[in-house]
Amino acid sequence: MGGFQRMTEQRRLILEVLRSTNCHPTADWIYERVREKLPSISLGTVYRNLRSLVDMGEILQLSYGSGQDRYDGNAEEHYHFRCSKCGSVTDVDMPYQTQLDKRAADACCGTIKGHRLEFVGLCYDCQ
Amino acid sequence: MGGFQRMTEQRRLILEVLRSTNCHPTADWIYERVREKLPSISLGTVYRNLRSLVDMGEILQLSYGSGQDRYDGNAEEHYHFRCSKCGSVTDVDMPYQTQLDKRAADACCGTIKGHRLEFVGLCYDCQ
DNA sequence: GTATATGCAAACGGTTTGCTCACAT
DNA sequence: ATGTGAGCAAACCGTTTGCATATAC
Repeated sequence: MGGFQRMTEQRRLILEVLRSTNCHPTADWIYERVREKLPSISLGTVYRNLRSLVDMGEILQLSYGSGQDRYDGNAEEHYHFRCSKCGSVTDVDMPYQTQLDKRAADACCGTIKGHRLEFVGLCYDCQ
Repeated sequence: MGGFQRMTEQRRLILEVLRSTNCHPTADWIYERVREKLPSISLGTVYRNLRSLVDMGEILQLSYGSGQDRYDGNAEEHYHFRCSKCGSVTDVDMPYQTQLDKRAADACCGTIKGHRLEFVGLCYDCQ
């Protein structure tokens, strides 16, 4: 985490929350969690730090339509499964399919840097 | 297009615009186009009709972070290439990879109904 | 000491919605 | 005639930002 100029209590706690969960939380969820330990933190600070972390490549930001973005403390290339009913997001234990990029390179209109793959369906709780 | 209760001029024009382009436009872009032929149409009407079309499965809604959603007049399963610089979205001429769903089924925590795959890189104009 | 980060609250921007009126059926 | 859909404008909601203050270095 050398990317930051200063390591504040807020920053430390936000990272701690993100790194210690695998539930791909929303900014608001993170805010509530951090607030348990640092009640004075503001939502703006959470957003600012999340943005920095995304820019630094330390975390992933997952955007879906209609609703809040989600954040993933694991910035490694990996895939997600999203429940179309409850919106929960979980990791899929499946290696990165590099051949997809090669496959698409011919059928595409630009230089491919990578891909984003997400599976959609119903989670155990919702089915 | 039998899903609608009434076929209005607005609805007809929105569909016409969407079906006659492959540029995956934003709601606002569609609004401007339709307005050339029907200046009195409102943006709310465009959004309402787009939503109906998505619900009816006639078009696709593409959501990315920070910014407007895009709409795709082609509702068939297919993949997209998105330029990380200018945000343009184009189709990728590559068959649907059904084996990905099978592959993920074992590594997943629910019932998979399908997947969404998008390639990211730089388009010809931006590279 | 100094510049970066925070808290607060207002602004922002895309999208949705309540209300009244128009018009497709 | 009837009730769905349109136009308008305000509301919504997640996110960003301006400003004054606090604080890590």
